Amino acid sequence: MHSTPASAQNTKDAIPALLQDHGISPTAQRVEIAMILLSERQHLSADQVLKRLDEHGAAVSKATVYNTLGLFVERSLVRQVIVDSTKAFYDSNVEAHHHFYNADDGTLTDVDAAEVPIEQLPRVPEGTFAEAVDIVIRIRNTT
Amino acid sequence: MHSTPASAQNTKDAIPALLQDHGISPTAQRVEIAMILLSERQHLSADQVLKRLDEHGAAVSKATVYNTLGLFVERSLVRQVIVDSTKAFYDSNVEAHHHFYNADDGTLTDVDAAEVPIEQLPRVPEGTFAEAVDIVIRIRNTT
DNA sequence: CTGTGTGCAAAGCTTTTGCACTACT
DNA sequence: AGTAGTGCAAAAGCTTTGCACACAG
Repeated sequence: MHSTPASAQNTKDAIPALLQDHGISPTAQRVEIAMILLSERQHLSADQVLKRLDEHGAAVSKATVYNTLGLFVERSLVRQVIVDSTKAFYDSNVEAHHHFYNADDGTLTDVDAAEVPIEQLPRVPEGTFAEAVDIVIRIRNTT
Repeated sequence: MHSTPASAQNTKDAIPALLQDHGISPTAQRVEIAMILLSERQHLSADQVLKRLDEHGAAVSKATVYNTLGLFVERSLVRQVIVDSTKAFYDSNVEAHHHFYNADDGTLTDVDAAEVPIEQLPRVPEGTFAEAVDIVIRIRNTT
């Protein structure tokens, strides 16, 4: 392996630093996974991440993909979106936003938080505080 | 087993009729499951339903519980609530409402839809229509 | 007697756990 | 050399599928 100039590429070299900023040691597998997921705004299941790793020739085990994605969520590098009872999606967009979930084809689409203004939140139960508000708008195809 | 007057108990005898109203033939297993889930407003996982069936001495297989709950959802007898990526909850309350999800203990609490007024919904993508809006407010214990 | 519909064992997913191994101190 | 942390094979858990059986027409 030969090194590349630090400033030449932004994405490739920024990833390790980004991981460290979030308290994650940038190992080879983690950088691979982060590069795939963070390369653009997208919603991928663990399975899809694994498939892309294979395509890129990176051999990472299923368990590591799951554990790494879990770690990324814990460290707020990505968001976990739950819409399907049998599969979790990982969202590279961590800014406040909501989702359309197309129940016919299983795809997710972002909705800016500003497009769903909520007048007020209900009072939370005694002894608790609100951590997040997730809105999912289930849509179907008219055809 | 001895029969009870038809009008004496409301719940027990109303269930078969309710199932039929929703186009579901009221077999023994389905009535058992419906009685457990619909006896009161609650959020149960498939697993919890199975456990209660066992406690009531009703022997119904795991597969039948899953398939029956899926059928109930399809026929709008109950609602499926998705908050945990590894488990689905079934909600006996089918009226418009949302949920608090306590991430610390995994419990769900109803929130009346009127308590979360939404000014407007975003325009849905071309060729689709909104089927439902689910709001989940994740809460944590302050302690 | 035929066909539709039901219930369940077994199979198929997704996700977690426990342990060998690595890489720093 | 010791120790904290990483990656993965195997195990566990949730859900679906495929088929034998039951029941209505």
